[in-house]
Amino acid sequence: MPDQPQDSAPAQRKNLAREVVLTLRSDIISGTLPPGVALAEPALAKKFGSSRAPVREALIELEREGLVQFEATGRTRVRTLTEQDFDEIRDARIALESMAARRAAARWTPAASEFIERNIARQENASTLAELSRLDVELHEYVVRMAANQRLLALWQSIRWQFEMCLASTHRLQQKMAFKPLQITVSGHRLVLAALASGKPDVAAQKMAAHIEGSMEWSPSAAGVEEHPLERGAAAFSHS
Amino acid sequence: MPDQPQDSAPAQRKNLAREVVLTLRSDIISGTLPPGVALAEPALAKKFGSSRAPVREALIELEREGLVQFEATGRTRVRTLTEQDFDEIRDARIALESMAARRAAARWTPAASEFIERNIARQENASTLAELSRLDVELHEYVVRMAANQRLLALWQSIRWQFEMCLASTHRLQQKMAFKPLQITVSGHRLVLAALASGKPDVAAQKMAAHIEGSMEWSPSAAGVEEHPLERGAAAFSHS
DNA sequence: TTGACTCAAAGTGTCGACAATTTAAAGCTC
DNA sequence: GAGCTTTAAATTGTCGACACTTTGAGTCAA
Repeated sequence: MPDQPQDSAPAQRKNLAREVVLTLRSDIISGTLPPGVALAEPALAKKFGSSRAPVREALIELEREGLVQFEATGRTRVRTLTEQDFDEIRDARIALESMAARRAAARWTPAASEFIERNIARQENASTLAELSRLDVELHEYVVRMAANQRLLALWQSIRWQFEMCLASTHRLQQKMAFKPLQITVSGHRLVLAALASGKPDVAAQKMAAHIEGSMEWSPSAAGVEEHPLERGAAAFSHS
Repeated sequence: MPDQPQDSAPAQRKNLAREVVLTLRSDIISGTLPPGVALAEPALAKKFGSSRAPVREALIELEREGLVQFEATGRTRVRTLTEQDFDEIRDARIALESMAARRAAARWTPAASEFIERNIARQENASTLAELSRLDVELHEYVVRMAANQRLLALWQSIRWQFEMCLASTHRLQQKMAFKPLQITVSGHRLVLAALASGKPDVAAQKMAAHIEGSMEWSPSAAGVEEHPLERGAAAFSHS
């Protein structure tokens, strides 16, 4: 494990709320909790064997991450991502990550290149979509960390889970498309790495932007799948 | 008031916590609550005549906005901004706002130009630093809203108060510098407006980036003021 | 069958309380 | 007086409770 350049955990309060966040986040991204499902505090508290206080804080955190949505009445639901949401997340990623690449290029190291190369190699040998996604996110996070900007990292992390939700959701819809679009991704990674290693900030930023643009091109619209809600908001869901 | 293109308040839960956030935020930015001061929940609850629950939620929100910091022990303090923080915020703004300008340029309207022009005119007639700052932030927020991207807007808003904290803090330190650096800002605004109105995304993005870079150039370091903490963390402060 | 109305069940916002932990002061030794 | 130890105050994390609001099923009239 080479130099993870920036650690991001300056704040770490409570403990129980943290566990609730982790579990719910995982359930939402995996689709166990489908979009549109209501998340009632008493039910969740019972499920986690806690009181409502930690659950409440967890929901606030998940709202901040864009995974759930507060309604005006106060009720909380798993967020439904539309095609427009998909585009918005893409643009936000481009904004943050191309700046990250710009700064990262200026302080790039051989160790960083090595890390990215190993990551790409593992991507080429990946056997499942899930594994591929995990590696892809890992790579991008590494670049953002290399920018050594806590704000940039925090902003990126705050949309990270929405992005992963998009990814997972799309995967579930397009098993048929399989790996094809992801090969494009892998070749794009090589271009980005070359730009980073060359130490040219402008080029790195431009390549990163182009790469994200391309890798998120195969959106539901491009694939001709659903229209508005990425997945039909599953009304049928019973917790506990 | 022309088309405020994007409204950003889809979620709006609690009410008491909201009031606490507003008051504390204002006190922190104005310097009434100086950097480093500890914010204890019981004392704040007493001050606001509420229980700890709303205060707690408010502190979480302020942490998210970067105005306060949680320590590992759980204690909360008003955040101390360093020179590096200043640079980080600048870069984050450049990332978000140049993308915003790029998208805004594509959907620019005469009404938008009119709004910005009125804003610039008011800036030229502004008589206080505070007023000038307020107008400057208003202008930039308008551009971000014109991008019609909820994520971009949310990300921008999440660092907005840190930026205002920088501004206010710097103003308090450099009353002497007065308006000079802000004239640069005003002329930069005209360039940005021209690019936006021309409808060329690349140019708009580039001009916005250059403008922010320039307007945040007059940092404490450039002015040769303090080194690390932007302001000496005032240890002397008694609440209530 | 449809539609408005009623009313109980459920949910949120807020509160005060308690144990565990941390902080800061008082006390003691040298 | 300086430094370490003890002790009391303060603070956090979590809990259960209550009032008020929303939701939704069931009822009744048309």
